Amino acid sequence: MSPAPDVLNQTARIVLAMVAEGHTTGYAIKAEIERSTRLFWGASVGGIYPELRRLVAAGLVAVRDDPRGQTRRHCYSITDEGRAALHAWLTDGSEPLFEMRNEALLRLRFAAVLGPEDRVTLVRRLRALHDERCRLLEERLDEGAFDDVYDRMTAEYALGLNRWAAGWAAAAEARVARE
Amino acid sequence: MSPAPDVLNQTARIVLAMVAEGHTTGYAIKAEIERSTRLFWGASVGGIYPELRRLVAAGLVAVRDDPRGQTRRHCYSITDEGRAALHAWLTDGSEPLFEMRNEALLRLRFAAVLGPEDRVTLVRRLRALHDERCRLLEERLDEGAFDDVYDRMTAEYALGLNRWAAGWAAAAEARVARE
DNA sequence: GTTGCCATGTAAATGGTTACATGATTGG
DNA sequence: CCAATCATGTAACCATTTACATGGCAAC
Repeated sequence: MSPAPDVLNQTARIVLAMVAEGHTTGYAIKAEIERSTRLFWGASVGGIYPELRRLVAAGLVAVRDDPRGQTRRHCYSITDEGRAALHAWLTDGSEPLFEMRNEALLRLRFAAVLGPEDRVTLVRRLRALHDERCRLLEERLDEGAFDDVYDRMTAEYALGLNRWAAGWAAAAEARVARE
Repeated sequence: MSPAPDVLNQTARIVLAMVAEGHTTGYAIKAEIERSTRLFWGASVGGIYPELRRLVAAGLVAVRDDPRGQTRRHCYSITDEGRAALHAWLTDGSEPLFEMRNEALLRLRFAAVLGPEDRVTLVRRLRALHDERCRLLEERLDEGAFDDVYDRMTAEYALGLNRWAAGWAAAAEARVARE
């Protein structure tokens, strides 16, 4: 009997799914996260490599040495057990994690201690931030950087959310200025 | 010369601001965070009490013993230095932190490995989550739980964001079902 | 008298990021 | 030959959450 793979931690979830999708090296997984999910789910190298080894130890992923010339390289692939764990995670009924750390909004929450100009500056910067994110996402969507259906769908979510936030900030700017 | 108070860490930012706003005990600060900011900026007891002591050590906050009967109690208040640090944070030009961990969206990103029914379930749950959050926020807004201008403004941001996300999920549900 | 709230705190575990360190390969 | 990219890894650090531990006070 395999050692009950506990529940997958945050890094394990995305790493396992990325391996399942065919990203075979730690490096490739990191790159794909940056390209595709970093706006709503990040992970850093320092977590990815150890996690891959843990997943191998748990039997959810298999490794094969696959050097390129003199460069060592590991080729990871998902196992049947890994596929089962991935499916279990994707379909499990527990409330999905949804967390935000929004510093601009926290600042606005305490805007009362500022003078009128500083308040407006605060909201204006919030708006600029979302505008810039929209611009970058639109550019990449136009370039066709998101080819897969679900990859594009989640990118469009990120774009829509930033558009909404930019619009909210524009309205808030007017409200704050009108004092 | 006071030991350059470095930059405020995440917990320090909200704790200092809460003290400035007149929440005088660790307990009260925790309660206020739960009531007002937890949807976009959280903090837990285990961080708040030590942080209050660090802020006192840095001279940004002052303590006074203020027992209630036999119960020890600390009454925290902001110092001039603390006010300056708070103002510096609120007006500083660096890019504000904006992070999200959205598990439902991450699952959708990998929906390709699921069958049609499981995919629809995924999006339906995403929608249900945001609907529920909207319901709770609307209820509290109706009750007048957010009296202060900026407190209400940030609560309305949270409501608006969840409404947008619920709407997006509803549209996505239709798209995913139509396959 | 007992439940729930006010109030403070610590310890251990968890989780994650940053920076550092290394070195081969590819393309210009 | 130089720069960029591919590729792997570790160690130190930072921050935060959870669980535990304690005890008075207020209200029913």
